[in-house]
Amino acid sequence: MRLVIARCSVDYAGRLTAHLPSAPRLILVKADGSVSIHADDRAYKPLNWMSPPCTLKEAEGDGDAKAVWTVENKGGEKLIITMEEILHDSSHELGVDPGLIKDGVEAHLQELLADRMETLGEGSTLIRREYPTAIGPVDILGRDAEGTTIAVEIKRRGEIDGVEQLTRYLELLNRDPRLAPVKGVFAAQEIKPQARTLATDRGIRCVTLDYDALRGIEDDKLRLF
Amino acid sequence: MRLVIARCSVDYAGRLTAHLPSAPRLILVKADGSVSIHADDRAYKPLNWMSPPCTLKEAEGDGDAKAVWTVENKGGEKLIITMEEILHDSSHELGVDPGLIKDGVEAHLQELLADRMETLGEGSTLIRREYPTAIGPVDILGRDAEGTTIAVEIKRRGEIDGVEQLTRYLELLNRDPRLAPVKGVFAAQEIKPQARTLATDRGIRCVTLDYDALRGIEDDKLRLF
DNA sequence: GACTATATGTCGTCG
DNA sequence: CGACGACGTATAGTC
Repeated sequence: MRLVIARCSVDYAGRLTAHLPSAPRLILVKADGSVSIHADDRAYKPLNWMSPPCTLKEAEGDGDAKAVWTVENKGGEKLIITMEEILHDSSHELGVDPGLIKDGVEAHLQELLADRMETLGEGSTLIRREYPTAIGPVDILGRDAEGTTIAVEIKRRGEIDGVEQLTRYLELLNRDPRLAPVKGVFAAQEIKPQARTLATDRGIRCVTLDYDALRGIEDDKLRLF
Repeated sequence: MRLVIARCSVDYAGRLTAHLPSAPRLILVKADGSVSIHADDRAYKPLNWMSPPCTLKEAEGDGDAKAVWTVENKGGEKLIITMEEILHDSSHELGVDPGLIKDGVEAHLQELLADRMETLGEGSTLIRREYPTAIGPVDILGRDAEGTTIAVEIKRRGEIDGVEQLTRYLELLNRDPRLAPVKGVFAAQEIKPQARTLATDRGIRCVTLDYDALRGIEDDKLRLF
C-alpha cells in the first residue's frame, strides 16, 4: 500500500467525465492496483478513483507538474493525476487480510425465521426456503394455519422495492394451481411507512422481525443439544 | 488527515456486528471525524468504518494492546480498534477541497433529451421536465406526433427498478383525465434484457440513448449561435 | 425528519 | 463474463 500526499489536480474520463482543481489530497494506491483520491471529508468515499484491475503509469512532469500519473483500466476509463507538490510518499507491506466476519444480515434472518415459522402466526409451517421461480427465488414459501400458501419476502429494512419484488412473486405464484391462492407476507426488522401502506393496499401482511428475539430463541434451541 | 498503519483487530457493533482478526491495516482518520480501516485490496471500500459525525476516544492498551480506539456515533454504533503494533503514524493538513466537477450524469441526459425530443420519434414535443406527481417527479412529460401524452423515464443504465418506477407514474398519470391516455417511454444509454422484457410486456416503449450523439447535436446547435 | 431517486454506486453470486 | 439483488449501501434534493 502506497500513501502519497500531494497537491494535485485530477481528470477522469470514463463512465462520466470529471475534473478536480488543484488542492492537497491523499492518493492511496493499493496492492490490488486500485487508486483512490481522498479529500479530508466525505467519510470513506474518495473524490475520484479507479477500480482494479487497472494499470498505473508514472511519468515525470514538465513545468509546474512534478509528476503525472495515468491510471487506466480495460474499459478505457482513464484517470490522470497531475501532482504539483509531493508532501509525503510512503509504502507499506500489509499482506493478505484475513477478512471480515459478519453477522445479522438478511441470510441469517431468513435462516432464523425458517426455523421459527410460528413468528408469522400460530400454526405456520415451512415448505421451503429460497423457493425457485422464473424471476428468482422466493425467500420463504410456507403455509398458514388454514393451509393457505404464504410467500414471505424478508428484508432488513422494508422499503417500497421489497413490496414490488414480493408483488411480482405473488403474481407468478398465483398462476400455479398447486399453490394458488398465495398470500404475501412482508417481513423486516424495520418497515418504512410508505412500504407498509403499499403492502397493505395490495393485501400483503407486514410483520416486524425482532432480530435479537429470533436469535435468542435460536440460542435457546442450540443450548438444548 | 491522520494516517496510521498498525497491526490491529477491529470490532463493530451497530447495524450489524462484525469482527476483524488481527492483521496490519491502514486506519484513516479524516478531518470530518470519519474513521475507515483499509486492507490492501477491495478497491476504495474499507473493511470497516464509522461515518461522521462520531467521536474518537484513544486509550492506552494493557497487555498486548498498545492502544485501543473507540469510535462511536449518536446512533449507538460502535467501532473498537485494538492496536498491537503501530508501524506508522502521521498527520497532514489538507484544507477544504474545492470539490468535483461532474459531467454526463442522468441530469445531463435529461437536459439533452428535453432539448431534442425528436430523438423519441418525429414530431415529439416537450410539455415539461421534472413534471411533479404525488409520488415524485416524472423525468419528462411530452406529446408524440399524434398528440398523445408520453411520460419518459430516463436512466443511465436501464434496469428493472426504473421500469417499476415508470409503471407507478403511469398508473397515477392515467388517472388524470387531462392527460390520459399516457404512454410510457423508458430511455437509457443501456437497457438490460430483463428490464426491456418487463417494459415491453407492459406496453412501455424502450429507447436507447446515445450520449455522444445527443451531445454532438447539442454542440451543433450551440455552434449556430 | 421522512421519503424519493441517484450513483463512476460497490460487492457477491449464480447461470 | 453478464445479469441480478443486497448493501452497515451513501448522498442529495424535496416536502
